[in-house]
Amino acid sequence: MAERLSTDPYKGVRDFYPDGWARLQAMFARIRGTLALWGYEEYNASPLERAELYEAKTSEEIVNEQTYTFMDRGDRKVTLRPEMTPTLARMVAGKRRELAFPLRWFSIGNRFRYERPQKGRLREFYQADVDLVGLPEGEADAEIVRLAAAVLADLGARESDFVIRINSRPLLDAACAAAGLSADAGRRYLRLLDKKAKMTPEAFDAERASLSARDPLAFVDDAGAAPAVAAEKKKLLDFIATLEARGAENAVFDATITRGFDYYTGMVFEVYDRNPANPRALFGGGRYDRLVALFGGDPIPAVGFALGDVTLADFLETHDRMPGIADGRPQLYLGTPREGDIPAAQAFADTLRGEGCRVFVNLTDRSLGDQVRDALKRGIPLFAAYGPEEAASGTVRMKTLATGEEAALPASELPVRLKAGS
RNA sequence: GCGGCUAUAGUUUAGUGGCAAAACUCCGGGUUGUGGUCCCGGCGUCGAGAGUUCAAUUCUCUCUAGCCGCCCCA
Repeated sequence: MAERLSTDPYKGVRDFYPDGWARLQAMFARIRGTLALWGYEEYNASPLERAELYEAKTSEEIVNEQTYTFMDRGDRKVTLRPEMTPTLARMVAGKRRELAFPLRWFSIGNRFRYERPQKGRLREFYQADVDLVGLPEGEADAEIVRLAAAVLADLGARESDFVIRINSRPLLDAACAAAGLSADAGRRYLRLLDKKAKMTPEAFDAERASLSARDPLAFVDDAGAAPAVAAEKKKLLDFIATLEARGAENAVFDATITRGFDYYTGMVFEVYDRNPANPRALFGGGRYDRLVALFGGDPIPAVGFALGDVTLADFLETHDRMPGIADGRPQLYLGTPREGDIPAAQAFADTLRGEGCRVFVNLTDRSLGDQVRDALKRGIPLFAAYGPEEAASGTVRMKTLATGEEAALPASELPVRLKAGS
């Protein structure tokens, strides 16, 4: 005898029952609304990509150990997309002669990473990727950072709920060069810097000392020490001042923000929860000017950010800002006194549906009392029985379940009432 | 990949080396044209496998899964 099949979802992924899916959709609906207001258009692509797309730009460890990669039946190496940016770069490069730059594009969908699941991290998650493609650093960067703040604000977050920490890759590169770090040591230093907030100062210094005699951050702090560092720092501080002047008042300079170390070439930022109970980076982004050039042709500069559903939901819940679920539920439960009344009830429901009303018709032989209970459990706000009496009289008694009120209405007036009440 | 904790009904949890419990949910009935109450009944290989034992849901080991931390985080 075969073992019973498990009802659990695959490791690290979630089932979305209707309520859960509605919650996710409600969250992203808000985000879509904000992005539409800023002139961003939604695009999409298959989650299946050629594995080489990621091998070209990412470290070997990530591709080998942290992606879902397999051979298809035609011996093609396939990867389930772990992020959207390479796909975006591929799509942009593929139609670079036809697209109207600058592009303001976003995409919302699932991403796959083969990792050990833990708090805030799953093997499949949903993410909104927002990008402004085709403009060099300057106004585009300011728009992207302000848009990141606007997305949170439209989700109900206050400025006091989060802080935007901004840094610059050229600044870090200049500081590493000033401290005499090799390219390899610089890369390891960035990785260390990323962890600095979690370490004791002594532990940080000890590890740092193994990479260089002087801490590159010292050059960032002491602007007089290296002209190249000073120039990059001034540029970044000017940028932050611009953001403040345009209303993004919770943007601050933070020299420890590194944002990984792969394709970023300019400004990088991370949005942090200000609540001490949830001290995580919520999301981040930055400028990547060389990615599109991997597909040939002139480089196309770009700047963007990505916002995942798991950390965002944590954030909204800690601040009690989770949007109410968009209500696509039925408005009216149409009860059937006897099983034989179902065809007439469906026919009546069809006329209501024709008016745009969401109607649930009972198909069971349960008693009307049980059907009322059923409507309550399903959260359907209105109940009406439809049987021979109603068909003959053309009058329906509609009950508002929350209050118990009943109103006898001409059948033709139901759509009006449903629209008014919804 | 490494480590910690956990696993008993659909859910949340008690409990015991000797007959497995409660609450809620669900299903059926009391109650065949309209409310959540109430009453009765039903729904378990105690995560899987092996070992110790007269006897294991309980003790031991292995595995699996979940949660949490490390690594990593594009």
